[in-house]
Amino acid sequence: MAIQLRVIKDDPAAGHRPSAGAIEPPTLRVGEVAQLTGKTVRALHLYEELGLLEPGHRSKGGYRLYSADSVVRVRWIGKLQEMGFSLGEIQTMVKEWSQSGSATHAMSQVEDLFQQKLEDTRAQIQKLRSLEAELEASLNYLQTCPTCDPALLMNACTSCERHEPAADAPELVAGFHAH
Amino acid sequence: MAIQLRVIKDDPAAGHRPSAGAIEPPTLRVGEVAQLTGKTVRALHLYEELGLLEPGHRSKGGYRLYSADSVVRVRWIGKLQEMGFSLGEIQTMVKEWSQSGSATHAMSQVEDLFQQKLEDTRAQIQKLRSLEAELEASLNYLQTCPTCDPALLMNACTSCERHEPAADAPELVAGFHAH
DNA sequence: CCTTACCCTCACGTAAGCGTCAGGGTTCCA
DNA sequence: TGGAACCCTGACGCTTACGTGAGGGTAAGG
Repeated sequence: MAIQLRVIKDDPAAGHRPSAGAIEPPTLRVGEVAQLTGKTVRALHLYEELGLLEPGHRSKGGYRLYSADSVVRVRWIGKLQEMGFSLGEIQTMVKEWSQSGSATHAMSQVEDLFQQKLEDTRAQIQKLRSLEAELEASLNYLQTCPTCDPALLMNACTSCERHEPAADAPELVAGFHAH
Repeated sequence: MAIQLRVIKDDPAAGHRPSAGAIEPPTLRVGEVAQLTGKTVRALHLYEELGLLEPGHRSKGGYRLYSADSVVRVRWIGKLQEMGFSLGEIQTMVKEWSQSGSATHAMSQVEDLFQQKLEDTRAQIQKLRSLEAELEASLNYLQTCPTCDPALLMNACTSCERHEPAADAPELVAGFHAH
């Protein structure tokens, strides 16, 4: 599993190491970008098809050659994915960004998307919280029910006498009684 | 959009209304169950294919006829889906439940699943919370950046001087600068 | 030149949860 | 004896983010 970055001889004019501040030529092959980002080659190809990623250029033989920027870009894509954005949404963001003439306008577009996603996220958190409560209630119910009578449960605990008829979460248990 | 429940003449022996306590014959057609549960007919068919739902019996002509229990069952399925269980998982629950000889054993199986889902839910909440924080930080970043210089942003704000080089969330903005 | 490790471009496969015809019976009321 | 409304069984379509070959070049070391 040793990661070895091979030196690519693509720029014969560059006999020296890239000096700091100089524009580094694209020297990363797709597999290397993949390793550096944790993505697969196929994924990177896909991002390219979707217009999210462009290799700096190609080698004579047609190999994609990327610069270090691409690694940042791919990580950025991954981050947005983790944030719940689909590739389609990211596509939209990129399009809007590059089409918009003014930077401020592009900014506000992105801002809107982030704001929207923030609200979605908060709503989702609320949903999950009520789910959490429901699960807790259900577990509570399940854990108290066997103390009634284990054998009783399968047939009639949905309306057993030790639990309120309209208890909190019997619906989650009721489904088992229909066959 | 009026919901009309037609009376199905399927049980010629039952000339009287079903008395309380008596076993009600299955009289609901699939479309009616669909309306009562908010699901589609196709969904109910699917649940049946997956072994999650069985019509009480069929009419002479082959129509599925359900009892009121089925409505409870379908709502229960829906609830579990809302809780994040897949149909496959629900399938597993049902199988374990019906295969397990003892009620207590079945109970503990379900309990385990609920417990697991509860932990998943809590973990998910944590993830979303950190996402929320990240979005807030990003928005903060985006909202303070234009005050530097709108035009600057597109080219170099990733490392502009008013923001720390290793700021909180520049990664979310950095991706725009690679084309 | 040869081998090894990569890379290229199609292009079909996958999982989930149904949607959506197609072609043809069934129920019930009038 | 008609409709009108509903139901039946296939069976293919859709979406997302890639996985997985097939068939065939390419880069670099020995």
